[in-house]
Amino acid sequence: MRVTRQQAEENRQTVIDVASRLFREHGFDGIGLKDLMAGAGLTQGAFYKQFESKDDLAAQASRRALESASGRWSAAARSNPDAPLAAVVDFYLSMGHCAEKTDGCPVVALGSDAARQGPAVKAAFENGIEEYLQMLGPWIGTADGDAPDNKAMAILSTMVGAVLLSRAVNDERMSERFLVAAAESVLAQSPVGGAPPSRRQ
Amino acid sequence: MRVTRQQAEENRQTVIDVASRLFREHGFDGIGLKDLMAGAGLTQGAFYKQFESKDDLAAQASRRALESASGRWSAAARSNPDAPLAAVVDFYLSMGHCAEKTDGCPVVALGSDAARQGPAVKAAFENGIEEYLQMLGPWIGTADGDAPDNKAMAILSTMVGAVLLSRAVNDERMSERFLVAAAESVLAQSPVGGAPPSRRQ
DNA sequence: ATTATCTATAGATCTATAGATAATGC
DNA sequence: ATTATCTATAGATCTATAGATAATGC
Repeated sequence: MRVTRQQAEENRQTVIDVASRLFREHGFDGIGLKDLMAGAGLTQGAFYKQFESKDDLAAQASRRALESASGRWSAAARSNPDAPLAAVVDFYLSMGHCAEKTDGCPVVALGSDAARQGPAVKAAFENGIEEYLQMLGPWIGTADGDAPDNKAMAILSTMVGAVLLSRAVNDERMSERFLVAAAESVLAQSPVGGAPPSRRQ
Repeated sequence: MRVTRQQAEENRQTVIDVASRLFREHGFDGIGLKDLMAGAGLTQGAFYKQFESKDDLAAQASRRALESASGRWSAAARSNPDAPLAAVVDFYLSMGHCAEKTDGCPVVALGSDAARQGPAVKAAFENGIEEYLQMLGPWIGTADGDAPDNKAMAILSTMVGAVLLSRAVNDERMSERFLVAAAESVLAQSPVGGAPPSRRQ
């Protein structure tokens, strides 16, 4: 029954990965330890040798989810170096992202839940949000004298809010209109979709 | 033990009111029927004579919460008829609103949860969101040729997203910066804070 | 000898139902 | 007679712990 240390560590990582997805899908209170462990091919009994509590896993899974989300942003940005903001907006404010709760942005999928959690979970969100902002900063024009931090925060708010709203309604056309309206607004607030300064019109 | 029909109806309304608050505070999955009924001074056994299921109550409580939220918006707007948008922004994007999860905007408090619920809950959110948009529309300038619907949707996204983000982090200064940045962005997108056309500069 | 995982279980809580009770409404 | 609420309970599920097991690691 005992496995190698390496295998045990791999199992731990798998549990965190699975949890980062299942928490996004069902909420922190919407899925139990049995199902979380089963998703990693383990039984519930193995849980407490690897994690202190469900809250502990929630914090680690939140960190993992936000790291994954940051990775998707930078991948999108790399895919279109001339207009990184436009590339991120294109995927973030898409019906595809709206539909994939499990792998999508954890701020949208778990933001309301995070507000009810303890400091460890909130720290994970705070760090992830800070990373979002640090990516947004350089993509945003500062020509109009507004502080870049403020602008990045407003743009992130618009993006997060639009996907949250688009997921809270039944009407698919309304969902899409939120995404389109937000994309339009975000891009209008930035010169040429986040092009680097040398190419700014 | 039996009470008058009127008293029974009042009890029903109290349960919905209490649920609209406790769901916002703890999430749909974070509070049980026993505590919801106790909040109305009743026991769990009385629940199923008044509601079909917990989901049924979730839908009715969502409707109630969103009606209450719309009421607060129109009250704020009435308090400053010359700049209704500014008045709404002033309370919505405040640290006070950020702190009062229980009575605050249900889209922020339950948006992530609503995405996991059935059509009845989502219908309640859709109607409430539609009301928000219909209030925002006339307060927003259309001088720059953008469709007013789009603009209202982008502004609502910014407001909802900012409060969601500000509640998901530990750092209070960061919370406040999200609110300030969003307020600045929203008001910059509208002439004189939502003044009626006759007074627009 | 240590330990990662397993089965089993404690004790609490959850949604929903059943039957008793006592007051209303006819 | 009807019924709104109560107490009690069924049956499932939840988090967390205990002890057994079998393989690792020294």
